[in-house]
Amino acid sequence: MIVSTKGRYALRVMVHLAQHSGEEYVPLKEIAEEEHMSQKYLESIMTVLSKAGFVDAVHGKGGGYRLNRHPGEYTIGAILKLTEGSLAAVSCTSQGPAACDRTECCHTKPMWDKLDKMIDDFFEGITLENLIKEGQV
Amino acid sequence: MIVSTKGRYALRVMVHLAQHSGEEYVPLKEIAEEEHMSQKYLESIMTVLSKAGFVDAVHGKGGGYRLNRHPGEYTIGAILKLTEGSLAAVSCTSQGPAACDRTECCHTKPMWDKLDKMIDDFFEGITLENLIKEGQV
DNA sequence: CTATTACCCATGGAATTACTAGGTAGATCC
DNA sequence: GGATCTACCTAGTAATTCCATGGGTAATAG
Repeated sequence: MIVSTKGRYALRVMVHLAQHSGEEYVPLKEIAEEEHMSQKYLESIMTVLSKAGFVDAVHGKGGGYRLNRHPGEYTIGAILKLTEGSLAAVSCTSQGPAACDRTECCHTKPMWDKLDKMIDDFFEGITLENLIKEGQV
Repeated sequence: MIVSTKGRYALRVMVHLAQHSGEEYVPLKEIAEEEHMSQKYLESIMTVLSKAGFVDAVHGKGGGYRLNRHPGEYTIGAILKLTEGSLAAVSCTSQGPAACDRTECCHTKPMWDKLDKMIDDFFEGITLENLIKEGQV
């Protein structure tokens, strides 16, 4: 599995916010209930999204979270890389070229590199806007 | 991470055997040493490959493992699916359509499906023969 | 002041991963 | 037939990661 619950939840939160784009702030409680996700677990994910400047957050009544850019400006790749740390398909490639000391003689390395690039291109080519509209993926 | 050590080891063993294709049986000890992998751990992987009929095994001196088909007849996808169980990028898609009960309303599902297909096509399009020759991946 | 909401810190159970240990069974060579 | 080589089997385990949960504190609105 390349994408864990954490990344998938992050994505679904962002999609939810994208669907309410331009409106008021959306409280986390509402998102958790509608999307059937653990609110407590979501909190830790929102912290990451907030600190990275992906969303704006305001406390108190009427508060919640909101996208601070247009949905078309968020790529899925950016969101997943932030929350998952890496999208590498194998550990050999997840921490730069130095992670594998058999690079020179390993016959499988070029394949992993190509796969990583393919996956990266895939996620970088999709935005939140694409996801919330039909037939764009 | 989509492919664990288990799958990568399996692949490297198969590549090793492919490089000795047509020759005699190769003992596991030799493979483990040359490839710097735990022999004991490899044993459990070889059991899977052997039971699935991917390799032939013979006991005793002069014994070991050997491919029973031409390297071009093994796709990377087949080897990884066997050893990893699944190559699904997310758990939503790893156990058939029923694994996710929000299929109807989930805006991300089509993306995961497309990604899974892309990854599957990628691995099914590469054989052991491709890996052991330069520039074929 | 109270309700609401984001934010912070610590903890924990379950599962998986990557091994390790120690033995048994089959094949070959002398 | 005994020594040696090899595959095969069962069990255990340390470490890590994942997916939460619990209990607070700080900011904002009415």
